[in-house]
Amino acid sequence: MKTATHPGKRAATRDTILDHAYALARHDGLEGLSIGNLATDVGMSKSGVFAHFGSREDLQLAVLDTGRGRFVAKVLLPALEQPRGLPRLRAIVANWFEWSREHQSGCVLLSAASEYDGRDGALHDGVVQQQAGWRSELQKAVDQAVQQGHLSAGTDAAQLAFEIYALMLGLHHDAGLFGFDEAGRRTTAAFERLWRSWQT
Amino acid sequence: MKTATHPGKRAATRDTILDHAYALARHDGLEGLSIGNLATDVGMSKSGVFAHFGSREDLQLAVLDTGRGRFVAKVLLPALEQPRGLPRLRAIVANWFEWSREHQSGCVLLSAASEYDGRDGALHDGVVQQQAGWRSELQKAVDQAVQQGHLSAGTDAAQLAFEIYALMLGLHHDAGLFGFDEAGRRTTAAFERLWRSWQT
DNA sequence: ATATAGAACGAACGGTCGTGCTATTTATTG
DNA sequence: CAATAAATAGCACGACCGTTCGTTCTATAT
Repeated sequence: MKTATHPGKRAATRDTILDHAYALARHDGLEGLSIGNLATDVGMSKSGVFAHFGSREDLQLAVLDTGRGRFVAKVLLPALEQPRGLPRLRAIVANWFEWSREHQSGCVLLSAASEYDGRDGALHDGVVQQQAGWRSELQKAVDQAVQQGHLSAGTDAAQLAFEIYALMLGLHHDAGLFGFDEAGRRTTAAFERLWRSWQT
Repeated sequence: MKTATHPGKRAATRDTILDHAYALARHDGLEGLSIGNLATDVGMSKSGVFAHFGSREDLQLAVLDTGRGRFVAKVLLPALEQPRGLPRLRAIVANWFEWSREHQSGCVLLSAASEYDGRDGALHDGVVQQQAGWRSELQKAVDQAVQQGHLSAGTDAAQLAFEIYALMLGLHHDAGLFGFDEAGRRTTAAFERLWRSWQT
């Protein structure tokens, strides 16, 4: 059988590795990710895994990018099917909520943010870029809700984006420590107050 | 000279070690704290440092408790001099704000929360206990503000405590990634809205 | 002055870390 | 089927990890 594995074989294994790496990093963070552990988990040799990335840092960057891609695919993209304005913004929050539920045991993006916020290097830069990009998407969605007249005209979009993000941080924090259910109720209640207070 | 170093020598060195350990853990988290690094930093041998704690985990627990103590001393205790109610609550937030400014390069308590939220063991338990304790103090302060009539009678204290905490998480997050000044302004603005919406 | 207790040191242990280098296997091409 | 290129395994390296053990030093108490 001639499976046309030529173009994709390497990339496919790389994806498999990243899949396992992402799962491991959810528990231990990007700093806790080790090539030996990863190799065992994926059923390969250390050097085999290593050859796909060239350095641990490049592996970590790749895992970070995997997280970014999955977040965008789960949270942002599906929401774009909703009409601009509050519906889309609420869809983003709802998808994010679901993301948070699935990631209560640990989110690579968030743990990376707290692992690298005080250092410098490629990973710090990558995290800042990812977070800034997401904040900007969030702000854009808020802006559109203002333009559509769903939120009051004087709304400071960056401010509301900040408050939305803060609530999601609160959700993740409380969910991880005290359980998702209670945290979810608190967050939902907070969002209702938030929408109400910014609405026209 | 007969310096009476006998009674307090051990405890004093232990405090010195914890002081350095706390500083190191602010940058690298409790998981990034290694006894070798710590020993070099404090100018002792590895075994000398080790003997004070008996295990790395006990060292980490001691550092966590150091953080808890400093937080209480800086944020909670000074606020208790303010009269019960909104003044005290605002003092807590103000002190917490200042704490956050001094800890933008990394806060042991917060990084510990995200390092251990998905695992189990003594450190997880310690973090949960610390966080639950602080939340309970926060909630108590809110409750008193309701009793004093500074906040509306129907106020859900746990809910407001959650939202306060979420804003402080937002402050820490944004300060670490994007700089304290902008994050501080956003947080201040958010708090003003928050007080207004819960006030009588 | 001598005995005793506490504190810190220094060396070493078995492991794991990330990273090279060289074989060997596997897959694709002529 | 043979030739060739790509992918993985194997092995070794130096460094650091937490931990243990025996020794040395210092300061108090007798």
